[in-house]
Amino acid sequence: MAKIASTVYEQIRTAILSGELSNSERLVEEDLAVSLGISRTPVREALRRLAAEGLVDVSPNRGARVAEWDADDLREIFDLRSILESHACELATPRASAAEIAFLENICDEMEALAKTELSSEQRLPALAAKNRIFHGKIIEISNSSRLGLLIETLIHVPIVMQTYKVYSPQALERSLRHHREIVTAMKAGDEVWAANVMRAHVLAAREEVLGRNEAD
Amino acid sequence: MAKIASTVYEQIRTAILSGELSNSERLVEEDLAVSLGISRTPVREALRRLAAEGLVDVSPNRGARVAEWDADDLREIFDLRSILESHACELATPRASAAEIAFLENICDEMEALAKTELSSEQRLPALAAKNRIFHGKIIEISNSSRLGLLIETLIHVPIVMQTYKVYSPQALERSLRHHREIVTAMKAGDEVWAANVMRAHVLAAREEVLGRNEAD
DNA sequence: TAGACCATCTTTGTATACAAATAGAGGAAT
DNA sequence: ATTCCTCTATTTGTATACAAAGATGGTCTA
Repeated sequence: MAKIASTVYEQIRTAILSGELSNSERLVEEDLAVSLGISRTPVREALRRLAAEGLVDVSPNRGARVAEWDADDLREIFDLRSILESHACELATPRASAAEIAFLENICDEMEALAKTELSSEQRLPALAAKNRIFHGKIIEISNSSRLGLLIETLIHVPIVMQTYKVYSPQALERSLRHHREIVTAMKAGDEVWAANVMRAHVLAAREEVLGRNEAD
Repeated sequence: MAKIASTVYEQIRTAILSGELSNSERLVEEDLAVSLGISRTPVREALRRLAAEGLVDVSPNRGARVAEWDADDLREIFDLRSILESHACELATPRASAAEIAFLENICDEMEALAKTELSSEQRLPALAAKNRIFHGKIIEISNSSRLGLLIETLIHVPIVMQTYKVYSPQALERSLRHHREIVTAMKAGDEVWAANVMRAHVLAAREEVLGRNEAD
């Protein structure tokens, strides 16, 4: 994709994922274009691309809105993630090099250290969420299945999923980090079934956290 | 998507899936536009959409080509299909109504009847392939997970996958039909693990057929 | 006052025009 | 002959203009 179109794509996408744009907000091509100082053409292209990824809904002749997700969507998303990410573990385990295992262990160290600091939640949680994404992403990368990575990406690029850690209780966070550690241990031991099982439990636990918190609202 | 853009999208897509366009053929916006008697704008939109679905590759400033798939891609695709479609079986089994089971049994009957006719391969195989797609699609529909359906769709909308039956030997075809029958039996019995296992074996068997034939070339 | 209908205004869909980037051919230098 | 360069032709990327479809608001009628 070209320069301007891909830039505006990133901008709108980031705004949606961060929750800055939401509530099925209308995305009017002309408005976006003038506010960015460009023409409608690249804006339109960006919106269609976001639509293909499921981040916006477009109806013919009626324009684009930021997509919405309900509890059923989240159930589906986390179920599929649990299946696909555990498969990624299965594929990654026999392929992981010592350096890659060390990389994962290092992320575990960093996350555990972060969890113990006295920083405020506002500083700590985004940092933890970022490292969490790197952890999961690394396993997918080691699995060496580009399509698997793409499928998972379409599932996790949803505001609520991206902000999972924001709803975590201290207990849930601690359990999450224990899961990470156990996954790496299983991979290091070359036990792909173990690794896959823990990953499945890990993602399903996240599902319960997110759904529980959301239904409480 | 609008009238013209979605029409040209369907046209190009069908041409790619049928194998009519292939060999990483270049897709020049202007050429497509004049041959269809329209402007570049909707052509461009259709191409970007096809790119998002993975049917065409686009590089910035260098245009679009029909995508290509090698043996590794096919391995990946069938592996993921085996996981996702067996999950669909798992979800579908407890949900399937008597009418839906009857529908699936009916497709099994029709496919078995078709396999026995004395029609030439050129007539029989496309008909079998169409019914096969309906069979798999129905199970996904019963599973009631729209995202799962979308993920599988992106995997199977690949020329070689769509034309799987064309490379089937009579033995492979027979085994495929037996699998279908067993899947329905398992679903009818409410045994989701059985159904899922057969589906996994079914898809992996297809993988072997397709890969074997392709490597023989 | 409620509801339907019409005019208008906004917004999307498509066409065309222009700018920028890339590919390819031809020629010059070594 | 080979390599590098430049110039041109082709093709993509963006802007603008126009057409068509929806939304909106007000008025008229019952």
